[in-house]
Amino acid sequence: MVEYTLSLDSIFSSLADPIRRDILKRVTERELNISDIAMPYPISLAAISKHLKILERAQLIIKRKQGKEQFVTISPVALKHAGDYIDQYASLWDERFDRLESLLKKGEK
Amino acid sequence: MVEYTLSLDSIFSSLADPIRRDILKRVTERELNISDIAMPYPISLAAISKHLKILERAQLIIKRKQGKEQFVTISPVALKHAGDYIDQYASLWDERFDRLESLLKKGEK
DNA sequence: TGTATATTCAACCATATGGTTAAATGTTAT
DNA sequence: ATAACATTTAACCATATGGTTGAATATACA
Repeated sequence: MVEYTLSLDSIFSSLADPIRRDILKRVTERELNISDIAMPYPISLAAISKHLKILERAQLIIKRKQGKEQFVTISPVALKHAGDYIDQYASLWDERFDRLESLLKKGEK
Repeated sequence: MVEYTLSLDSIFSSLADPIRRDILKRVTERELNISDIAMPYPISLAAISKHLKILERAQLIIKRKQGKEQFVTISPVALKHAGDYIDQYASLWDERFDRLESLLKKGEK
């Protein structure tokens, strides 16, 4: 059974780990099999397998089985969901940064 | 001592908790003191205090002491950092969604 | 000065997380 | 049929997380 609902809990906790963010970046550039994904990290394949399961649950990646190996790509839906969440706050920071900028300009004079 | 570097680890793990996301939303709307923040949740004040410490470490909120109470506001820097991270992927999902859309249009005909 | 109010700290507990190693599974090649 | 390869599962361990309660601290008020 797979979890189908996009949950901010699982998306953000996936993104909270640097190895998982790095994997995400690499499978964005090109589709990779799991052994290739594991290569750069000084941890076991079993540990990588767990990281991938977490990313998959959060719907940040997609696995495609092909023969004895498996290929992984990014799946942008969950990231978009996180982006939409954060964008709710965008107007807020724009406003604040504008205010900061105008303060700095005053200082220049 | 306070942590000064904006870390995606601490920002995303802060955002991974629904209570913390809810607090963030509420202190965006208006500045609140800690007792007011705690009110809606069925957990102890001590637990809320811990959540606030986590949000503060991640630089998602700012605390302002005033007499015996403390007021909390959002601090958009960390959120902006998270937004920038996610935006790296924006072109990617736009592209994919465009492709999806054109596929759907073909289906209409 | 003493007491009430606001918040944090300390000690503790249960469960989650991120890692390990060894065994199990499924697929391809000999 | 068997061996090699790719990956997952199981059992385990140490540390982190999110909660609790009770005591401690700091400020305001009578």
